[in-house]
Amino acid sequence: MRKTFLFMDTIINKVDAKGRVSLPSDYRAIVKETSSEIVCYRSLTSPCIEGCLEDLLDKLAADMENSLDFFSQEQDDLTNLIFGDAKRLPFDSTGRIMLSDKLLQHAGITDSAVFVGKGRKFQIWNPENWQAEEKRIRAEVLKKRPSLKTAGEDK
Amino acid sequence: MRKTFLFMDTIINKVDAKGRVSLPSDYRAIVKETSSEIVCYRSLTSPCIEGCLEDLLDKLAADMENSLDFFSQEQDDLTNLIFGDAKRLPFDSTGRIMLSDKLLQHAGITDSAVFVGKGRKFQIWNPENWQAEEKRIRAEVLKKRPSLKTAGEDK
DNA sequence: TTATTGCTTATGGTATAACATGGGATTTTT
DNA sequence: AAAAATCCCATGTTATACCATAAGCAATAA
Repeated sequence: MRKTFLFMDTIINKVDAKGRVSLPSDYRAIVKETSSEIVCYRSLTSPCIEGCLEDLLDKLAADMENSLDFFSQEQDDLTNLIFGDAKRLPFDSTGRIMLSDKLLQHAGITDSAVFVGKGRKFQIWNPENWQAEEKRIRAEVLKKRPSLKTAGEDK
Repeated sequence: MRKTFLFMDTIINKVDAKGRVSLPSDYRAIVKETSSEIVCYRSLTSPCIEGCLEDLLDKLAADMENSLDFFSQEQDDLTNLIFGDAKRLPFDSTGRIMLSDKLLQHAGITDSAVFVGKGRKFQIWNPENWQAEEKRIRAEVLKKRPSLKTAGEDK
């Protein structure tokens, strides 16, 4: 039995006319082993779909109950936004999930989708958009690399 | 058997002349699996109906017994209001609950209603009102994004 | 290396079950 | 008796389960 459950790698799969996509088999294995369920929602910051295990959202719900008081406005707003958008996406016997039009539109996905691992979470992108985004991120990281080095060297 | 029970997603359903609405099937599944019961009451802060499992109200009641200073007098009053207003709403064999005129009027609901997941709770809105509310929340939350990060949503 | 075999995964298509919803019948309340 | 709530049946729609084929991958044998 494995100790850690991380969404990794970048996998491109077809999306059929009904919005069905194969969840990458590695991802499915995680869902099975954790006895949890995939939950997806529109990213707040990027034109992509974001996904995670239901366990993670459950933890979030518990954290919010503890840190913010029961009737606070802030808690109200956050829970509406996050849970109002999220949806459990169980996969069928062949390993496919169904993406709603709302999700597909937000990410601009039509006939194929890219799964990008993010550790505890993952993202689903339109292939072209992801290509551009990856380029942007790589450039960003390269720019910062010197300072990263410096930070590590002078302790 | 599932580990987590979260009300999620945003579902719009028709309300017929008798005040009957289909409870979204995901919500019904939670009720069945927890052997609990849906409880609804008028939101104290918004023009909407709020609902949760009876279990949650029970936890609220227990918390109040156990901690003297956890809740202020004001919050104590609020819980009184909730318990005074709350009502169990069983659903029939086709999965519908009946919303009273009192609840419908408070939310301004006539012929259709939107269920909005909130994790441990959910809300029922008039569709137009919800659309406006969602817009408000998105703007609000994006302004406060740092605190969103703290809550664990964005790594 | 190349070919062969078998296994897992991806994908297309179809049948089936579940759901939302309208309408009516029966029961309970007042 | 009238009104309201509850139950039951019927239907169109949609999502889900299932089956079949195709495509990738790995291990093994030639």
